[in-house]
Amino acid sequence: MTLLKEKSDQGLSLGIAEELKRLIYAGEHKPGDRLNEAALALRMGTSRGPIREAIRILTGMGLVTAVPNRGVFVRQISVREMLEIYELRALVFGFAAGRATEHINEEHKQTFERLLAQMDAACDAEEGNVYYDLNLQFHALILRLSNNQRANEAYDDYVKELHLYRRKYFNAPGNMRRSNIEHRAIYEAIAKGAQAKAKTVAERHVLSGRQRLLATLSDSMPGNEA
Amino acid sequence: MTLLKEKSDQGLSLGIAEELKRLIYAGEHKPGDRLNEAALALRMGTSRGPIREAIRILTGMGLVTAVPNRGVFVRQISVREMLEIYELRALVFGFAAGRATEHINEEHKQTFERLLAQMDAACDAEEGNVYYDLNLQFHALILRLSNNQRANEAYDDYVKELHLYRRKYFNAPGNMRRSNIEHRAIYEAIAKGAQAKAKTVAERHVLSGRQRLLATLSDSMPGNEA
DNA sequence: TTACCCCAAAGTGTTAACACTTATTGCTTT
DNA sequence: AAAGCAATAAGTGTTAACACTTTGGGGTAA
Repeated sequence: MTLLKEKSDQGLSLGIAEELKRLIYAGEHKPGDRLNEAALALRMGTSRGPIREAIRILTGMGLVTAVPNRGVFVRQISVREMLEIYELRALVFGFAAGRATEHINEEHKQTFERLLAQMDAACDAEEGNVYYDLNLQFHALILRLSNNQRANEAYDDYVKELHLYRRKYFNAPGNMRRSNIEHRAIYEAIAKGAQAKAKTVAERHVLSGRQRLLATLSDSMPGNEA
Repeated sequence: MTLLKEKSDQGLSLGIAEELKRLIYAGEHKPGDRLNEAALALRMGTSRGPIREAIRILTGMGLVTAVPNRGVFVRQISVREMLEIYELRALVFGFAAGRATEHINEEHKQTFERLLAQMDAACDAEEGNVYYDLNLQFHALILRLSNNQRANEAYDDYVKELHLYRRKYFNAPGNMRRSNIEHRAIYEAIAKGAQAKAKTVAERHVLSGRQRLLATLSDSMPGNEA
C-alpha cells in the first residue's frame, strides 16, 4: 500500500518511523498495543532490521516504551500526565501569544480576521471538522509569530501527545462558540500589542480546554484523584 | 572498560544509548563529530546491530542527526537555537517557581535555607564547582516542587541541551554572587507564597543567565545578528 | 601544472540465519 | 476438577555476511 521509497528520503528507518508515527496517531495502533516486528516488516516490505531501528526512533521520541524480551508497546498516557501536558501547552501558548505582539504585521492580521470569520461560519453550520482544522491553523499562526521555532515544535509535540489520549475533538456546539470568543479576545490583544493581556488570555484559553476535559472525566468516572 | 550488562537492564540497545549519551555530554564526542558504528561496536563489545539501534534512539531524542549513507553526527546547536531554548527554560522555571508556592512545606524550607547558606559559603571560597552543583540542586528542588513531572523532565532536557553548547559553567565570582542574590529572592517569594512574584523573579533569573552568555558571545564575535 | 577519471578503501544499509526468552497449550498428577 | 509441568510455538535479541554509497588518492591526459 504505502510505498515509502518516496517518503522524505532521509534514510529508510526514518521513513518507516514516520509511517509508524502516522499509524499510531491515526489510531491504527492503539495505546497499549504491541508492535510486532515481523508483521510490520512484512507490511512495509523490508526485513526486521530497519523496522527495529524505526521502532527505536519512536522509543527515543517517547511514543512507545520497550520491555526487554517482550516487545515495544504504544505509550499509554495517564490522566495525570495529560493534565501536566495541558499545563505546559497552556504555558507555551501564552508565551507565544505574548511574543506574537512583537512580530505581527498587517498581512498576519488579515489572516487572523479571515480565520476568525471562517470559524464563526463553521460554528453556525455546526461543522465540527472544519472548525477543528481552522482552530489548528489559528493556533499554528500564533506559534509561528512567537518567532521561537523551538517553542513551536514543543507545542506541536504537546498537541500530538494529547491526541494520543483523546482522539476526537470535543466539539459540542456550545464549546465551539465559547472557544471562538476566546480566540477573538486573543487576537485582539495581540493586534493591539497588549503583551501581558495576550499572554494571560491565551494561557487561559488552553486551560479552559483542560477544564472541559477534566469535567467530562470526572463525569464518566466519579471519585478519582486529581 | 564499561561493562554495560549491569546498565539499567532495559535492553541492550537502551543501555548502549545511555552510555553514548553519557559520552556525548561528557564531551568525548563533540558536536559535529561522526559516530562510527564499527568502532563503537568494538568498544562496546557487541556487533553493529545494537549500536545502530542505540544511535536511532539518540536520533529520536534529537541528540544526533542522521544523514543517509554518510552517518550520524552529534547535533550542533546554533546560537539562535540556544537563545530559544534559554527562553523556554526561563518560562518553565518561572512556572515551576510559581507552582512551588503551592507545595512547599517546612522541610523544604529548611533544605532551601541550607542550600543558600552553602552556596554563600562556596561564593566566599570561590569554589566554582561546588557552587555549580549546589545551584543544580536548588533548581532541581524548585522543579520538583512544581509537582509537574513533565515540566521537570522538560527543564532537565533544556539544561542538558544547553550544556551541549557550552560545557563549562560561566563561574566568574561576581556572577556567582549576583546569581545567589537572585536565588534568595526566588526562595523568599516562594516561601511567603507570593506566586506571581516567584514566577517573574525566577524567569528573570534564567534570562539574566541568557544575557550574560549573550554578552560574552557578542564580545568574542562582534557584529552578528541577535 | 591542473583538471579529470578511475579505483580502492572505508563506512553505512540490509538481510537472513541463529540464539534466547516468554507465552501458550495440552497433558499428567493429585 | 484444579494445579503444576513439559513441550511447543511465537517473538525478540544478536550476529556475520553481503550490497551499496561515499570519499579520497593516484595516475593520466590535455
